[in-house]
Amino acid sequence: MGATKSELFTPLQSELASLAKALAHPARIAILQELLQKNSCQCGELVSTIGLAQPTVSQHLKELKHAGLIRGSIEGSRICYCIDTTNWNRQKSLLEDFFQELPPLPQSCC
Amino acid sequence: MGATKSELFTPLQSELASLAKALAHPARIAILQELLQKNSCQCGELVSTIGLAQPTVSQHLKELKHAGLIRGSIEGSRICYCIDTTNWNRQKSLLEDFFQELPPLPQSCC
DNA sequence: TGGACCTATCGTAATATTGCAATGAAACAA
DNA sequence: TTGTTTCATTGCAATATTACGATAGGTCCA
Repeated sequence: MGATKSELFTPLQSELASLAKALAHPARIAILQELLQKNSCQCGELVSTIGLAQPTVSQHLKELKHAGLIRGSIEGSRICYCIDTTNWNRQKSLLEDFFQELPPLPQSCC
Repeated sequence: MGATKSELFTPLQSELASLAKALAHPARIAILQELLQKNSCQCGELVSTIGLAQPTVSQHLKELKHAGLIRGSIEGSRICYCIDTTNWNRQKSLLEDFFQELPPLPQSCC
């Protein structure tokens, strides 16, 4: 059917999956890397950096904004994007709590 | 079109996106949580725990296996799944390198 | 052998995602 | 005002994902 049966899962499971979904495209990874590296914000610059058409980049930016990972603010005729630091750190710790370190060779099975 | 233009991205970007895609469904998060918690492996147990049909769970397991996050081995008439520890730790550090901690309020823009 | 179990795979339907051309909206400069 | 620049939105086509019934292929036990 293609529709997730969301009533089966806990809020945490859904939140983690949403975060992962926001990261689940190389273009969005590339956008975040740009924003992390340049710290200062970008906009149409991203279009030429990434190599996708402007509407496509705009759509990816929308998804990242919806996930709370970035923010955008109008700055004259341009729009300034940057990492949403507070949310970023929250998501980071969410992921870290899930992605616990495992001892190299426990393998109590398999 | 629905097909990612993968030639535009670096191997690292594609790898991170693939990892995120593997985690981008609450059922797969739930499966991993089960495997992390019970340490020992599961199989048909997961079907009743998750609440999805058996073919659906089997499909999610296949994706997690393809992503290298879990392994499955035949154990009599059952199949024993568990976290692929080595790969897990590698993916973890991959994600950590990307998801760097950010100072609470730098905001050199926006 | 036959039946009971467990899991993978196939086939299919419903839905979601990706990508872009065309267009719209807002800011700015001449 | 008119034109330019910048970005969002709309609409659509192509592809991917999600879910499950039906079925196939194993193991195990009697």
